[in-house]
Amino acid sequence: MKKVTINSVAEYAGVSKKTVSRVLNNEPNVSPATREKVLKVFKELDYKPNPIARGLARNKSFIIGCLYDNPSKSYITRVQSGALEACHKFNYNLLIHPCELRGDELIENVDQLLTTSRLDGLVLTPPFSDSQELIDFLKTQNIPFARVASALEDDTSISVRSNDEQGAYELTEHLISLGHKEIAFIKGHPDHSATEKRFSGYQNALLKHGIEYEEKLVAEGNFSYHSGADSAKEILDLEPMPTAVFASNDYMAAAVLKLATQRRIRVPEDISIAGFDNAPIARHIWPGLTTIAQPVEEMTRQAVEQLILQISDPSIEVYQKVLEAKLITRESTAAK
Amino acid sequence: MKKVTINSVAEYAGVSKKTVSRVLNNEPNVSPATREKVLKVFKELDYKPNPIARGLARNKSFIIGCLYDNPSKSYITRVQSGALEACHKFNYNLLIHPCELRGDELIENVDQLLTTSRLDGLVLTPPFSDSQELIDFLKTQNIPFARVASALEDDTSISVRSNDEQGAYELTEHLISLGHKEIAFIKGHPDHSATEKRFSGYQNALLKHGIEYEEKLVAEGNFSYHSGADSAKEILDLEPMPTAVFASNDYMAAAVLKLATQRRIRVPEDISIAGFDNAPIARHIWPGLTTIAQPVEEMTRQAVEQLILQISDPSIEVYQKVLEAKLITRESTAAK
DNA sequence: ATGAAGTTTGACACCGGTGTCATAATGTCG
DNA sequence: CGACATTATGACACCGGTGTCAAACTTCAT
Repeated sequence: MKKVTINSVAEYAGVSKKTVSRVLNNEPNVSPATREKVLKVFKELDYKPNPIARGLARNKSFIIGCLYDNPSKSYITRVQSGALEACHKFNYNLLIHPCELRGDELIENVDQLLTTSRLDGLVLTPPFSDSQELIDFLKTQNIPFARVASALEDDTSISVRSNDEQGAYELTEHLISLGHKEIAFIKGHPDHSATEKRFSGYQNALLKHGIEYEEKLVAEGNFSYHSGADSAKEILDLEPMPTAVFASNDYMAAAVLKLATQRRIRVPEDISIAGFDNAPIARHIWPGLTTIAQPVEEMTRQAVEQLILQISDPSIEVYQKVLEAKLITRESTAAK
Repeated sequence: MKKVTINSVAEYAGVSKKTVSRVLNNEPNVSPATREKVLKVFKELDYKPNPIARGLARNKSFIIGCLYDNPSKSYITRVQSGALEACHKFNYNLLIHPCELRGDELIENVDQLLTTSRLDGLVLTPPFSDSQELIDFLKTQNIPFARVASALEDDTSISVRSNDEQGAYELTEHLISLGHKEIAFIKGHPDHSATEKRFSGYQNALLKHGIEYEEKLVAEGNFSYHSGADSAKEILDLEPMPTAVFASNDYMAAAVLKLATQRRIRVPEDISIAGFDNAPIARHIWPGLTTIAQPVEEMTRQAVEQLILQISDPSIEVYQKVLEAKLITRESTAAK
């Protein structure tokens, strides 16, 4: 099977390669007859333009890179699914790049990524969307990027996030309205800006409702199930045991639920448990977890869509958006 | 900031671009002095070779595509993680392409993928690794590919799978050894070859131990949590209720566990539940699920590694491997 | 010193497209 | 019918690298 290039098509059709290129790109100034003829040859020879050659000429790859480091698998798949939706809409593809590094090594690693594979743009998800270093680097390299779920203030780059603080506030208020006063809290990974936001939401709700904040009720997690299990032990060992636990994500909440169940502590009768994110696991376990639905797919979808728009026209206004988080009540929380 | 190309480097260093190219690729026949000089200019000018140009010249993109359609998010992330490990080892990158299509549309979609982004190879995961149509297509297109977890017999293409039948056999035998005789079974998605394999393993174990196979004990799932919930209802409504349930994957098993718990059926006292895959959820819930550990990452890692090796040297022997699956017992199964 | 063999280097075509610009063909109008 | 505007087409350079091959330079044995 011989390779079919623009040259062979041109020769076969009896026109110049530039004319073939015109037809290929739906450019004007091609007579209908010629266009017909060339299109027929496309079919006949089963011609596929070479994306690499095109990329070289136009200095574009039609590939977006997605950078992440998140212990929550479901978060990642949701990010990917939103990103892919936007990519496919514009005939882009998605290259994934998990990365555990920080600081200089991170920059080096991203640099390497950009060296081995020319990307038209990058979507940053937490914690990278909060890395000022990385953002500065990308700016100097002139790589378009969009930030997802970042709390960083930078109105020169695309950002789509949800209102973490508001969500945590609502959830805490929900617990309070059920009569809970000793509400334990499990923090997320310190590198993620959401961690602080959710924590403030929790604190502010307590404050608003005149409940004293107690440090011993707060455990340090890092969004992983495992860290949730550790924190769960801490919290369930407290005397007196809190009547409610608010974990910064659903995985950690699931870990609390598991330990509670193991210890025959009834949920929600003896203790209420709530999470954050509305990850699949929140409804895959019994009792289902009360949580805050964060529109992860939608955030990423919008971010990537705007990124691609910006790539095609760098002069458009920088998109910045805050989406609402929503309380979802399930069986894991009940009145005290 | 001016663009640094091989030409500017050559000019600056006072050598030809070919010599620069030689240094770039660590080719022999460059005098140490020249090499030094050029390397210094690389540093000085912060030169990054353009991967697209290189791709055009060498007809390579250093990108592997990963094709999947699997309702289990954790399966996908495990696949990705194995694939990425192999990719990064060889300085390749991974492009992901979920795809829900079948038949002609699938072919068309993959064709489109190959048109918009030149890939050096493709990893096929279930159910695509079992699609004869797709495999034939890729062969005609001369795209290297590797199959993961495919039961298809084709010794001309790379294949890494685990022994599903054996695993299911062992798990069933485990249940039988605990005294269970009425063991319900939830099948997976009919398009996945693993579905049949696991089912045969179940049937063969029953046969071997003189337990009659009963059709009413078998429910049709499709690997999704949702289908597991439907099947769970069917099974738990049976009179008499079976004493054990073997679901073809952990998500469906989790769904059975949830419904059982909701109905205050005690697990494992009243009913034993087992899954397959050893997905994270298997240990994130209580009781933890007895299951079969399938080395998904390892399968994919090996498949991609071999794929890359084959890309660099098409003459090497086609790699075909069957990895062992392993029984993991947790709290969800117990003696009758 | 000479020739043969090996090493180092660069000129140039090429990968498969796109952009620029000149030229050819066609259309319009007085 | 000629002058001019408009549309259609192709020649050619270019994107940024790599492959081929011949020339120039070393090295070394004779």
